[in-house]
Amino acid sequence: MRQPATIKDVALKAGCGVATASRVLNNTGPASADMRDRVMAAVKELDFQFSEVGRSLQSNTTRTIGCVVPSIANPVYADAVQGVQDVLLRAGYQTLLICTNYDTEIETQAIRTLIAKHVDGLVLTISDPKTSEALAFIESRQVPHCLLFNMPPANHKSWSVHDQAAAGRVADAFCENNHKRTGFLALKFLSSDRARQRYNGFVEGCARNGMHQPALLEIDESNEDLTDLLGAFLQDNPGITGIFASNDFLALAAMRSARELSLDVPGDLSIVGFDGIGFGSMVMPSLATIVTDPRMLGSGAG
Amino acid sequence: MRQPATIKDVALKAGCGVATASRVLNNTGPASADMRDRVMAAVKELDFQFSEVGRSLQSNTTRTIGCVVPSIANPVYADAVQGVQDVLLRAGYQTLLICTNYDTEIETQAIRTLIAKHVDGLVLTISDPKTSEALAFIESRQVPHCLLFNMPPANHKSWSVHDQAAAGRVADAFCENNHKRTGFLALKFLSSDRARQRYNGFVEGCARNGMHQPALLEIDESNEDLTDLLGAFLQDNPGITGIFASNDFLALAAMRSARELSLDVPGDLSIVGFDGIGFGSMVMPSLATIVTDPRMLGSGAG
DNA sequence: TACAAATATGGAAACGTTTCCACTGGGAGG
DNA sequence: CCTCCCAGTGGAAACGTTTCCATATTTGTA
Repeated sequence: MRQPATIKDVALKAGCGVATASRVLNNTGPASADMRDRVMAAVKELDFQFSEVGRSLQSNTTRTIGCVVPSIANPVYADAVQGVQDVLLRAGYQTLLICTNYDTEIETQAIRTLIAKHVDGLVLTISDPKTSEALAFIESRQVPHCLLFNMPPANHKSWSVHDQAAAGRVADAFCENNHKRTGFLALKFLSSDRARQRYNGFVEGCARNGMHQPALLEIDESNEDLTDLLGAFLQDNPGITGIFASNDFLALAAMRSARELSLDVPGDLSIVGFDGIGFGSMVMPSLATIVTDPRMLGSGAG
Repeated sequence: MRQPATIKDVALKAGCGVATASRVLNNTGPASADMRDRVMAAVKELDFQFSEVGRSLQSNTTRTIGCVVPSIANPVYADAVQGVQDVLLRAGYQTLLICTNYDTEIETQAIRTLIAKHVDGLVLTISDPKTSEALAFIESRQVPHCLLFNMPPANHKSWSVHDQAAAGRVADAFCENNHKRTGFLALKFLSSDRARQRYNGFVEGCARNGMHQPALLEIDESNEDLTDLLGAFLQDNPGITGIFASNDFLALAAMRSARELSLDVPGDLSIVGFDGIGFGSMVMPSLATIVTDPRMLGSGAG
């Protein structure tokens, strides 16, 4: 990479000191019209552009914010990141994105690196705010930050959905439609406080409505064989007429599996998702709670 | 934000010069065991972490690469970005992401800023490689880069799909199924060379198979009223039995609209998409050409 | 006319690193 | 005993900025 022109080159070509060149280019402090022209001409000629690195070192600011989410393949996070990015870009910030793939190790490491890079702030969806050592580190370094989708522990900002309450509403809806036995479908149950919140809310809601405690179907990684798992699950837990999936992705997968098992949805089995992703409306009617995060998060970060 | 410890603080506490501290921490050059211990102790005590900014200034390297895509809401790009990110993270790089929302202005601006930030490389999906001034700028600055989804002009690297050939195959498939009149559905036709490539390939394929020239339905932004547009389109162009949408997103939207128009898919109307996004398989059978970019792109960037 | 104030300008320090170089000792080889 | 070499160490320059301060020039005012 050819080394680009520095402000010294500009000053040299314009025949002035670097201080003057800096003042002209930043419109800070006085400068004669003549000098202004000379500097501008030099800039044009050298195709000069500031090095943000030098600037950052001096100003202790990077105009960059870090964004940590589990995975961008999930449209929920993709939309959220897009929302964050839109607002920040408009405000002159850029977004350093890291996807952790739900791996706490990567999460912690990523956050440390981001802080080492002197990001001006952080927007994060982490696996568990209560136990995260990264979060403690952020606090000790007093880096401005905002959680996203996480229920905030004391003195943290967050934009999130009240998972527990919303899941309770799902239970209410099941009850209104005369469902008695239900199931809860979750992926990576342990590594996500969101899934747990939703499960807790659902269990509580079922109890409140006098329904049976929902059976739990927890799957790992591979949703390849969900059809088999679902079949076995329904066989082990007879009488289930409704399934609440912890997100829309799973709900759609479950619908497909149900279809493969020759079950009518929602005739034989009702399936409810969570998130309200765009694709949900393109398929057979799929219930969903809608999350409006992107814009909201944006203002939060701003 | 409390100002963090610098290497000077470490050196001071360990009772040595900064040069020695730097050597110890980077395992470069000799150091006595005693000194090593003292430095390490100081680091632990001060919770010291290198400032990547100072480092970057010195080494002229940032271990950051810029990634520019139109929108991350589209699963195709989301997957691609994820792929890029995975590989780069493993290689110790971080990803500065910018979504241009198909806006050339933002695209150009974004690339300039990324270069000002001294990214070590760029991965980009731009609107038109032939006319992009940003691309010219990248070249003049000799920044390592790799295109993504763009057909590469001379002497550029790129990971992309041969849109034109693939679209030709769609025409072949239509012909094999006795379709005579077809339509092509595109969003933002003008701002994407991908859509144009696909259209050209499709037109060519139809001609090769002795079919009628496909009618073009081009929509703007709002796919809200796609149903009306589709209805009008089919009325204006009677006899159409197959529609090729320039991406899966549109194909799914078209399927929904067709259903609202009481058309049977694929009985009355065949719809073909492009990309092979995950959701495609969760709905009624939707044809798709699969793009395997993420991993490939990763190696390209590496 | 003289002096204060305002305007232009450049030198140099500072930001946090790495790295070149010079300086110490001490052990090995003659 | 003298020399040479090498391990261990620290001072200082360099990277590209901004900003404080001092200086030189002009303008305004009494």
